[in-house]
Amino acid sequence: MEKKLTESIEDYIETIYLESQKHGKGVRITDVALELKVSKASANDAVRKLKELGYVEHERYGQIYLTETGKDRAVKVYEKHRLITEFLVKSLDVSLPNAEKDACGIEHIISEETFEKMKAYLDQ
Amino acid sequence: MEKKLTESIEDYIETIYLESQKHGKGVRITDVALELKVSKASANDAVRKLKELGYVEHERYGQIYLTETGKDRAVKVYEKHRLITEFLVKSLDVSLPNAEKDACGIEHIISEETFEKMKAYLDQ
DNA sequence: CGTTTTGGTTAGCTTTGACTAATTATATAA
DNA sequence: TTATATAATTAGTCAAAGCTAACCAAAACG
Repeated sequence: MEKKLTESIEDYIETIYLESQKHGKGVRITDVALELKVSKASANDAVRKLKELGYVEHERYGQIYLTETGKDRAVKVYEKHRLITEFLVKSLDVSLPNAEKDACGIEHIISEETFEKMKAYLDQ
Repeated sequence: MEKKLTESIEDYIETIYLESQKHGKGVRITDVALELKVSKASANDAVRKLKELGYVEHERYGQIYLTETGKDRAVKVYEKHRLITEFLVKSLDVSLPNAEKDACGIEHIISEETFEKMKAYLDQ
């Protein structure tokens, strides 16, 4: 069983993943800070934690890269996010911005069962 | 617009409401602590905060009573909880324990739009 | 090539929400 | 009515997650 991450750390890893996809390269502290609307100091703290957890590589003043484990982890978080958003839009006709916003919170707390059932609903 | 409460405070007010309904009388620090599985010290802190916010009445060593405002607030939180649980059960066939658990997290973060649409779904 | 701008880091502080341990009240029972 | 048990409070600690301000490194420009 995977170690549970805090919500905050899940957000950071997800953001690093999305930014690296977007630009096809390593990500900077500043990108993360801007994207999550936190100070660079906070982004820096989080990256240090992610490094300790073995999810990213990062050296002083350098770019941030996800490790294999980190990427696996990020993809899972992001897929959850995507799927919940889709569920809210398709099943309830929630507007995309609100669906995104809600998914962003729900992704961290939902049970495996509910998640699987949303998946099943969308697979029909 | 109502002042936003923290998730933790919403849980406390909801618990006080449910316990007072269950026994038809004032609630004790110990009841709250047991129900939420926190220490009595934590329950005590929370009750102090709720008192400062004007949501409960409580004097040293005494019972806790919701004020009118407190009760209104608690009912809203609880209704949200109930409705989300029902939505998960009826729309996705999630088991009651998981639906309860998920609702407990979702109730604090969901947008007004999504909530209204769940309500509409259940009203059909 | 030196200076300015941008980016990153560090130190130290704040808040929230929990905890334990020790203490003080109240209630119950011998 | 005194002793014991239960309940509540207080003081002090901790971790998470943010912040600002000050400082240091690297890059870009003139």
